[in-house]
Amino acid sequence: MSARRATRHVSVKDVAARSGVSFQTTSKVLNGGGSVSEVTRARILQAASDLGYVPNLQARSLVMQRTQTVGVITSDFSDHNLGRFIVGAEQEARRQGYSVVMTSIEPEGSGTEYALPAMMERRVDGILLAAPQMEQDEALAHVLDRSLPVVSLHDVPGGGVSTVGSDDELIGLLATHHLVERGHRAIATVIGERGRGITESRLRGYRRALEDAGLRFDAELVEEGGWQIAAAASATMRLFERRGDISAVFAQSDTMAVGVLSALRQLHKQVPADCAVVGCDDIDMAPHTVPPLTTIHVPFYETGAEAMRLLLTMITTGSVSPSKVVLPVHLIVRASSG
Amino acid sequence: MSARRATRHVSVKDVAARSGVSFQTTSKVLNGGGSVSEVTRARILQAASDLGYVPNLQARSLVMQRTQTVGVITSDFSDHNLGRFIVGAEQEARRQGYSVVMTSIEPEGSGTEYALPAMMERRVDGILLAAPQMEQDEALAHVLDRSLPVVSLHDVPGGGVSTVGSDDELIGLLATHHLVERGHRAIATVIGERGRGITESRLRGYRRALEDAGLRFDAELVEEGGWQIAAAASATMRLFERRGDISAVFAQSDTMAVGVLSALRQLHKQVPADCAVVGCDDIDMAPHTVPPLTTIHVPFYETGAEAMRLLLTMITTGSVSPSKVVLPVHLIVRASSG
DNA sequence: CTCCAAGGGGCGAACGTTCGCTTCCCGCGC
DNA sequence: GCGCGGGAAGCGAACGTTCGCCCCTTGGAG
Repeated sequence: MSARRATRHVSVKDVAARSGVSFQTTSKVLNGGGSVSEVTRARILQAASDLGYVPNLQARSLVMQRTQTVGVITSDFSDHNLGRFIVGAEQEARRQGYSVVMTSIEPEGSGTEYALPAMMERRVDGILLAAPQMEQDEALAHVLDRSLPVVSLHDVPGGGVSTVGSDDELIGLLATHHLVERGHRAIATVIGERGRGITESRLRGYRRALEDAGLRFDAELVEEGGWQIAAAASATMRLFERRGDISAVFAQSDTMAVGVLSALRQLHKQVPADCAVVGCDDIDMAPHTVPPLTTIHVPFYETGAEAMRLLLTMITTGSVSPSKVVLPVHLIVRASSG
Repeated sequence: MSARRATRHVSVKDVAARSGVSFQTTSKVLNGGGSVSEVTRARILQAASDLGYVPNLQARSLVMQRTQTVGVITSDFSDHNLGRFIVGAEQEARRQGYSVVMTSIEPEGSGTEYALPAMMERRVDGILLAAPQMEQDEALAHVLDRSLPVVSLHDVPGGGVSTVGSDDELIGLLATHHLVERGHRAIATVIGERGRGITESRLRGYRRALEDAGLRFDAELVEEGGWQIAAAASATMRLFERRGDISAVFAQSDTMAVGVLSALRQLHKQVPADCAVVGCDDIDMAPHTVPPLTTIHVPFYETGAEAMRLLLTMITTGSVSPSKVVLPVHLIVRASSG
């Protein structure tokens, strides 16, 4: 019944035996190196292909002391933006001949206890961090001690880690400034989870845009929407209960903007006539909401690719000095802002 | 400058040296096995933790002949549904102590040449296939020859591969039947890419529902929307140019349903008064479209988890007989169908 | 004819584990 | 007093590579 292990994997020794040379010579040929006569080389190559030889990366890693593998630690990437990011990262890794072992940590953040050890045991050559909820995680210091190259999508407590991303304050600024320019005075904002770097940065941008325009920042106009559609909708409700005069809303993500639109509909407010809405991220759905959503485009795919590129550079050059790459964003005006 | 390799990794030998025993005894202790006195055991454990010992899975795999790693081959998983699937699979793998190495093949499908060899070189214990565009890929036969356990989200040409998923014909049937029941006669459908298993199955369901109700299947009412919002929108346009009497549309995915809704809005058709819409998949956005979308719920996360569970069972038991798991779906009625 | 260089190939070791045996020592029973 | 059993620990080998070094065989130059 369970007598598997059907086809024994063929090793260099098998290939060597079939071509009548030592396995070390076989290894030389298969790696393109060494001085081996053309005829022998051909014979070996032939034998390898006859036998269907597939090199064993485990063994190679053992002696080479690197695995050609990077770890990606992420939170739930069924989130569209994170998904784009990871796809970008993975494809870049592949392009450079690296594999990616991925682990998505649970919302509760039990991730550290599992994810990090798992990567260390697998001796990944570097780690890409895309898990906002680990922002505060002290266990990362441990990784840094081991001087493993790490690139992150967000800031890391101890510092010393390279980051790649867009300027979140600028995002908040652009979005809010656009509304100010359209003549809005009472501009509310639905923000993400309080305390997160991204939330606070985008909020700072919002605030700066107001102050640049001589408007007063008013905490009453800020409401937490927790990145979820439904939560953003009820945040919007709370805002309008408090202040009937709101004429524009900046949502800190397009997903939340959908919730905002949903709430406004329930309140029988016309968008943008009664209330304008601006989101950010530019998800696929953005052009197809009702009305189409004005937003800030954030290049997630490119960010992922760039982050991986940076990580691989760190790995191959052995450079460990942290850097910071900022990718450009831009405003996309659609109907929701009039 | 590039003088890295700062902290040499500590091995069992280091731990052994520090605790004054042979490294083999150390190995025994670290794996919980063997007969070792309490005092020695404690000493070794202490040394291991002092030194920060992290076992090397590469080396272990080499001798154990299994890697505790599964490969996931997928198409672009920034697609929300695929994302959910993968997250489900990854989390189940983790629960059972397996790691996941993931590769997303490019749309053009150059994937096979890279993805498969990469997994084989890494000696994954099994492969999870979630790449609809590889449905027709013959190279998979190769994998099967090697008798590597494989579980797929879709059917594979040679057969002999276990699949996990929902009954797509039933999905089409439920959605269409719902519209029939609401009294619609001219029911159009916007379908995915022609020739794909999922497309044809859901179409078959659509057709059966019509015929069950004594309605004639009419090719004129079928239009290809290629899974994209925009493409689905223009498909809808084409449908209405051809047939003004359409009173309901079944979209083969919620994403396409968004496109359908968008097109109907452009045509100044009220939903559901002038035209009802039903989608399927039940994406997060579904309750928040305008109007909220009636859809068939498909349990992607669960499908992923179940697929991984099946794969791991195959791996651990060595069983290789292909099976087929079907997960239930159900209709969720919202405003878009009246 | 001798010497040397260089091309072609082999050998041993190492990477970090696990596993099956063997060895040692101690205490106990006959 | 002798032998035996069993617990504790060590030893050697193997997994599949890569790498540095050595050895042999040519052939051409001095």
